[in-house]
Amino acid sequence: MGETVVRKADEQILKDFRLRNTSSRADILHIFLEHPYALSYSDIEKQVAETYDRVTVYRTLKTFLDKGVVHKVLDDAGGLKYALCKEHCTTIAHHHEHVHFKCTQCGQTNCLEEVEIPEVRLPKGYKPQELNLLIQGICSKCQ
Amino acid sequence: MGETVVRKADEQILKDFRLRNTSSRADILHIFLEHPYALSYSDIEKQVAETYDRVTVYRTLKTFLDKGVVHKVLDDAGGLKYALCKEHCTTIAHHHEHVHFKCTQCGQTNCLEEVEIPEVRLPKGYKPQELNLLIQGICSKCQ
DNA sequence: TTAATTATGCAACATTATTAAAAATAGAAA
DNA sequence: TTTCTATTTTTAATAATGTTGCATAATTAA
Repeated sequence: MGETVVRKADEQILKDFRLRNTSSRADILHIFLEHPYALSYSDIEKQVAETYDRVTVYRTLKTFLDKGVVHKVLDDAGGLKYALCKEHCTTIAHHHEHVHFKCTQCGQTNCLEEVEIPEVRLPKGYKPQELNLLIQGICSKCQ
Repeated sequence: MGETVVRKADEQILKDFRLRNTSSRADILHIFLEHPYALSYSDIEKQVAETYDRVTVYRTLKTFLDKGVVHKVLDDAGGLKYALCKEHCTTIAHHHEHVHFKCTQCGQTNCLEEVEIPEVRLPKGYKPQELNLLIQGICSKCQ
C-alpha cells in the first residue's frame, strides 16, 4: 500500500513544479524524500546507476535546481550537494538563508531551516545577493 | 631590483613554514602574492602549465594547505579555491572565521578579513567547530 | 493525426583529481 | 666540496566528474 500512496505524493510534487512526470524524475525525487539531508551527485548516481544514464542524473539535478525543487548546498571539500526545498520555497522566491550543518562524525549535511543566518555588516560598496553558511562540527545525533 | 627583493621575501615565507625552497613552490607562492584574492587550481595551472607538471601543482597546493600557507575558500559552483593566509594565521591555529565574498560581476572571490561572522545560535546538541560563510553579490570595485 | 516540444540515451570529449614508481634535487653531513 | 639521504618532482596510468551534439523516444499542443 505505502508504495503507491508515496508515489502519488511524489507525482503531485512534480506537477506543482510544472515538471513532466517521468520515471527518472520520480525516482530521483523519491530518493530525496527518503533521505532528508543533502545528497551529492554520486549519492544519487549510486542508487540509479543501473536504471538511468549519468547524463540523465546530471540533467535531472539541474532541472530540479532550476525549478526550485532542490537547492544547492556547499560542501567543505568544494563539492556540490543538493537538498529538497521545504514548503515555503516557491519557484519564484527561495528562502535559503538558513544554515547548513555538516557533521564531521557521520558525514551528513543537514539544513537547519530554523536557524537564520545573522546579518553581516559588509564594508561600504559591497552589495550581498546570496548567502551560504556552512558550519562543521558534531551533530545532535552523534553526540 | 624589485624582483630579487620580492623573491627573497618569498623564500622567507617558505622558510617560516618549514618548507623546502623549490622553484615550483616559490613560483606558485609568488602567484598568490601577486593576486590578492582566491585562486582555483586551474588559475594557477594556466600560469605554470609550461613549467610544472599538473601533479606538482596539486601537491604544492595540498602542501600549502596542510602547512597553513593558504586556506580553503568555497566556491558557489562547488569548486575549491585557495587564498593566502594572513599573518595572524599559524600552522597550529587558523583563524578563518572571516567572510568570503564572491563578486558575480568580476568573478573574484575576496577574503574580507575585517568582517567577522556573527555568532550563530544552533539548536541543542550541535557543536560547531568550523564556519564558512560565502557571500555572493557585487563587490566595491564593480559598483 | 501531425507538428512542435521536451526528455532520454549514447558517444565523444574536456576537466579535475588520485596513485605508483622512477628520476631529480635540496639540504645536511662527511 | 663531495657524497648521502630524504624529500620533491616527473612520468604515466587510471578514475572521477562534467559537458555537448545528435539520434531516438515520449509527451503535449494544434
